[in-house]
Amino acid sequence: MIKTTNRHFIQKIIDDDNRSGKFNNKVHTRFPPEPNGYLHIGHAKAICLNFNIAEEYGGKCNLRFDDTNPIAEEEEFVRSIQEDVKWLGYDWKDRLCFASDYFDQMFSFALQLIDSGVAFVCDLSAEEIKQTRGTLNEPGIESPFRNRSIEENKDLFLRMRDGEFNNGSKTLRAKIDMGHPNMNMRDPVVYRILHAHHHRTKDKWCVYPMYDWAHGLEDSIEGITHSLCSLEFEDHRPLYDWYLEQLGVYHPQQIEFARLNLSYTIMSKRKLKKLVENGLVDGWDDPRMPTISGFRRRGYTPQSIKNFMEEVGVAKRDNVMDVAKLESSLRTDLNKRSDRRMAVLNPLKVVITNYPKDSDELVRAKNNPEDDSAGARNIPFSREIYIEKEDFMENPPKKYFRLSPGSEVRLKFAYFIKCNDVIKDEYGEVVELHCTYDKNTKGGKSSDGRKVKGTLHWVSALHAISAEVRLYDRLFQSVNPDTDSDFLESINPNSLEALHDCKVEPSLGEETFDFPFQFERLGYFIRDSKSSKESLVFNRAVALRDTWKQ
RNA sequence: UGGGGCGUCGUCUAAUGGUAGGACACCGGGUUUUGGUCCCGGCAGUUGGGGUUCGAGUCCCUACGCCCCAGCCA
Repeated sequence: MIKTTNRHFIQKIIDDDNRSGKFNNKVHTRFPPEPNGYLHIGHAKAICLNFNIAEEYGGKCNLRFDDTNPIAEEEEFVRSIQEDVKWLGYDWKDRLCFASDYFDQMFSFALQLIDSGVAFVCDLSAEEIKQTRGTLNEPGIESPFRNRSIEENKDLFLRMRDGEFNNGSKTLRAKIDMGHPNMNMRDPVVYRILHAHHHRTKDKWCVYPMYDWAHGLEDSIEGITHSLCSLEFEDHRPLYDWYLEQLGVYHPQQIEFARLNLSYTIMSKRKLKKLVENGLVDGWDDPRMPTISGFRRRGYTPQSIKNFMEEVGVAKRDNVMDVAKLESSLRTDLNKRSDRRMAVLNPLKVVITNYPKDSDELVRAKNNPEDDSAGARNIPFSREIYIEKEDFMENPPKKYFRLSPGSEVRLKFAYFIKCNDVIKDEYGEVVELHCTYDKNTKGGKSSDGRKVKGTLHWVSALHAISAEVRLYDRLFQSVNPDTDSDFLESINPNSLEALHDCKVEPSLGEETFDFPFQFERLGYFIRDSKSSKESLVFNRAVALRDTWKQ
């Protein structure tokens, strides 16, 4: 199961650990989201990394909610996060963990810190702490409360817990080094007072642990071996290590890797939240959102995302992945697995004048040319059909393979047709075509060996179902909107194009389905989660590759 | 200018000190009942300068560039 080549640096570290027996050859990872928003594609990288590594080494991976800040966190997010991880295909089994379940333990560990004389209760305000922290170039100033007695610290800390003090009036701080070149080591806050309702512990606590204190303890309590996190935590590692060493408890290894960035995409939860709250998108799962739920609604498959993460790799340098690579990954997956259907987005009526009136027939259509086991279906054909507006041109350029006056094309799976008359409205707009068909070309093959260059998709006007089809473009026009001064400025005003008069083949109205189809020649589409029988809505996940240059 | 990281094709990512490879993108050509897929081919890279070595992307020195850190957020 374990590959021997092209191992990324984390796998190499684990291989080394297993050779030296550092963690008794165990591998236990965790995915530790804070439930303060929906998961996005960047989280998916962390999810895949952690769960895949556990699986590869025969270890385990916990899903752990890092719910140490009641102000930002909500139940809805713990629900959606579980749904998204599950959808990606990962199973945490019975290892659903919450940092809040360890609050009692964390509190006693804090008492232990106080007992060891390396933590103190500080009365400085947030502003005063900021003032005395120093700068990047100058050391900070020690708190006047730094040398309180252990007894006093203990008493005060207990009273903090018991609700005697107001928010912000006191903190518990670690006693490390106010002159430390690493800002994180300048007597960091361990606990703060927050009289707030927690979504799980309700009103039990009014003191809450800070990330650096909590996270290492969570890892330690759960027996995590390799604690994977992103690069910005690199200079938190000394503190992570310091806490665990002071306590003398089991000590996991933190390893940092570069988070995923996508071109033309924002990955900041804060900014995504702003899009939702300002109504710029249709919720967290808007198909244009880089959230996992957005990609799901857009028509992405879990497999395509996992394959993408495999290709992206794991390293330590900052990166911006080309979103085209994600799209390519989807196409590759769906080309092999999705059934084809006929749909016309911008219908142009074609009357086949030599086809019998009041008559119709069925033609046989392969569901997937890449997969014979997908079988075939029957599609109704009749005298009046719709083709795509852009598949006809009255005055075509040189290499136009589609329909034009006098030219012959194939209607896929049906017949060859030739265009004889162009009907226009009062504005000169083409509204209808009169064509003739060759009845000896049924199925799309000529009996005399003559060939046509163009093959068009179509639907029978008599049998077609109306639907709305939504085409999406990137939400942002800037390659890296996250680094722009104002990300809202580069919002693409044309990121959604809703087409209301589309005609789709009847089979698309019949079943309920949640897997994408390929609409012949157009791309991959999925029925929108809010679609109904009365108003059918399809989302285009991604267009087919188009190398035709007009 | 303190500390922590990172520099390989346009974008990602590989390479016990031994021919710099792959993917995406892009550009050609072939096949094709999707201008899709598939197949074949092409383009293109080690941040600069020194040093060690028979040999350096890899080791050493140096310069430069980029990212992160001064929340009682995570």
